Amino acid sequence: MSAEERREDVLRAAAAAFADGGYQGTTTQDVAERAGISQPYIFRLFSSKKELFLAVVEDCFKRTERTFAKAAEGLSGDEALHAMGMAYIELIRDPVNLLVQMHCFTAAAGDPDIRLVAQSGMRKVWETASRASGASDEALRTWIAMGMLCNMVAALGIDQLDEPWAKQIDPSEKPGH
Amino acid sequence: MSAEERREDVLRAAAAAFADGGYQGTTTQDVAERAGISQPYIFRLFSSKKELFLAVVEDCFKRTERTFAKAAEGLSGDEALHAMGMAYIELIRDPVNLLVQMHCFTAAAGDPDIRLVAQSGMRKVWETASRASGASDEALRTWIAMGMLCNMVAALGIDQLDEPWAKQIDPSEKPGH
DNA sequence: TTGACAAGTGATTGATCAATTACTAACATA
DNA sequence: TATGTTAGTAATTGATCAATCACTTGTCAA
Repeated sequence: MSAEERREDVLRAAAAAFADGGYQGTTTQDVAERAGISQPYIFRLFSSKKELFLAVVEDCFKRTERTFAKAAEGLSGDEALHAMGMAYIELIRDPVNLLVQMHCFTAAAGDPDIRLVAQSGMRKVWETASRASGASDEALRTWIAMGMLCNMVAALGIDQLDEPWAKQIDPSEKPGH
Repeated sequence: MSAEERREDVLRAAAAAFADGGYQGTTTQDVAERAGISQPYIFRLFSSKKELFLAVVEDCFKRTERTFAKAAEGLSGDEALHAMGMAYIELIRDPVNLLVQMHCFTAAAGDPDIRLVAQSGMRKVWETASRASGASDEALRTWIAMGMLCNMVAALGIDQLDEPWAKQIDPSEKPGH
């Protein structure tokens, strides 16, 4: 297998691993096993564990950007915002997308390198959504806030609780925003 | 020093340590040094690292609850919601409160024990805010979503960027919600 | 056929970690 | 003064981790 193909395999395996364990809680051994290669070979493809994590994070932000751009195609204003919202709910139904993003947020607080990548990723996502929808800052802010609430609800499994407060807090229960 | 006093010291030290490193990224040695005691003595006061973390998380949720209840005293409806919002922005200006909560969210995704404590904490916070404000589910949902957005913005240091998009996304820039 | 390069692994290293054990010192009470 | 209790530590343990190094195998061109 070519190094380039193998790199993408490792990237996928690492995304799943980091989603489960976070940056600190994931071992390069775990990534290697998921990718079906030896642990030292990770370091031929990525110079360090952190660089691997950053590559996973960048990939995740790019996927989010693409998802938004595609969902808003041909739409504008509230319609575009709503379409992107539904696309986001669908996107984070894959725990990998959800958890890589959330682990990125918390890891960013304690690591300047990760923080820079996270800031840049969020800026691009914001600008993509802003350009695609043309919505006001306030509407955009509320919309992205709903996304952050969806993250928390999904991470805590609140969306799988059969309790009144859980239905009330979960934005994806009433997808009309 | 009595064991009870020492326990509270360790709890404070652990909150600061876990805020910096997260659950996996914090060592009991680090907590011990911050508390000024030996590492084994941690395990006299808490039966395991996880139980220490859970105690820190519960403490953090209780502080949030108290903050909301106090801020909404004598108010109701939108006024109560607004007062609690301002109190929350003030609360998470202390990185410990912000980051313990966020690390709790991500750790909850990968650990059932932490998830239970996090769910219970969020439920109590939701019910406190609901009871204090009497606001509609939708208003409450938007309000708590803004809180989650504040978390992300603060964790990534976006509130300290001097860029247009940063001012636009940050809810604490326009605290009127 | 040889030689060079790319893909990939086994073995190891030095550091670090949560948790246990066995111990000491101070203080109280009878 | 003897005895029990509480606060606290030094030393250690077995496991684990990121990263390095030395090595092997396969492939393709000259």
